[in-house]
Amino acid sequence: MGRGKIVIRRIDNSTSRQVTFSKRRKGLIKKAKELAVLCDAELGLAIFSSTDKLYEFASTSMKSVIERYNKTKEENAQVQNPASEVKFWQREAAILRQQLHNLQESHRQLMGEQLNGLRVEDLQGLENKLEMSLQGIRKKREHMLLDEIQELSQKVYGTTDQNETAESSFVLYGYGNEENSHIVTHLQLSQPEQENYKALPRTTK
Amino acid sequence: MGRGKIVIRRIDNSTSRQVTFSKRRKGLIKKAKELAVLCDAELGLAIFSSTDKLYEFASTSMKSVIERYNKTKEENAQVQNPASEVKFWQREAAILRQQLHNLQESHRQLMGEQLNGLRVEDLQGLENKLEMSLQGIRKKREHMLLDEIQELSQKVYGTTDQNETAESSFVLYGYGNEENSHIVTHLQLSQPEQENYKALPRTTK
DNA sequence: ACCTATTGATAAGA
DNA sequence: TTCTTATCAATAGGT
Repeated sequence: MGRGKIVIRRIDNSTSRQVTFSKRRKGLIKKAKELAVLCDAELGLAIFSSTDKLYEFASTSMKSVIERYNKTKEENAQVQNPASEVKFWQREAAILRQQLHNLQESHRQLMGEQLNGLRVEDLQGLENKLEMSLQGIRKKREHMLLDEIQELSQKVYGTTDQNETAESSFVLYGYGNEENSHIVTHLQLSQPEQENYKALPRTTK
Repeated sequence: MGRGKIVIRRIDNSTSRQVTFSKRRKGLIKKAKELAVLCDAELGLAIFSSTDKLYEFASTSMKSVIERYNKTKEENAQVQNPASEVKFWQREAAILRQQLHNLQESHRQLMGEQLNGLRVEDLQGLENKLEMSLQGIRKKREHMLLDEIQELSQKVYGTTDQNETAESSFVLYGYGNEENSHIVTHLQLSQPEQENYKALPRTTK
């Protein structure tokens, strides 16, 4: 993928090797990230340069990946020794993960994603839920607006004339405007989107 | 790099997701190998599919990479120390619980509950989200209905004349009518598969 | 699993 | 290290 084809073997020239390392490391981490996102996978990647610098990426956290890796490996090898407390917490985490997963699926469906498994009736049910919810939310918001109007009206006129103040309140809040998604926006809890591109000096020489 | 551009976000369709996972995993591991060879680097890569299967590559050995990683990170000895392992899982559980809690709160707000902490702008944002979601769901459902109509039409008339069959189907389904909620409305959003919403046994002595 | 039109990654050079 | 660009490689969508 460049001006010419290359053979995959150690690059002798140290400078070129360093340059290629930078470029390909970046590409590799990008692709690792994409794989994790696209395919909902958990992965960890650790790279040591020939000069002993560490570069890493993990979709969740490297610690979690290593733990999971070790755990997966242990299962094949042997039965764990009865460290029951550890087992308890592992089960606890597994249960919580399952719950999270279920909730995330529901959430995606509520947001109109991942609808392919559903039947027409299910979609109808979703629509009804959302519509009911919307109704409630609109009511609540209108109520809040009216309260605010009243409050302002009191301050300004010392009266409760609502017709007069309605307009100004609408302007004040940008009614009908849609740049207010901040609440629901940070629901991507499972993957904090951290990129650990730091380079750490190796401790042991 | 394909027939079309794609956005990097979780692939909805599970089959496509698996296919993409296979392809990209292979590509990622190939590139990891190349980087290790070309640049004389040591690296380890562990990937867990969404179905919990482990795929790994290490230029030397995973054990070596993890040890080197841990040493570099200068962190407390990975496992083996039961106390620290318990701590790790406790932290893990705490993090998951927090995520669950946040998601649950969002979920309730999406369902129009627990709105009291929100500002008018937040409510507006919620409304917008729900409206967009509804739009998508309606589109999807209509599409499914049209597909069904076409299928039925084929069976009945052995033809694909859509104008003819559309009318009868509208009657059949009461399309555009509001009184169809009785057909459906039993979608258990929150519990897709099994119910894991039970209280957890608070053990530990 | 295989096929290719396209997009994406990157080798070389500045 | 970063940018540019010509080329090669990976892969999305389809079979």
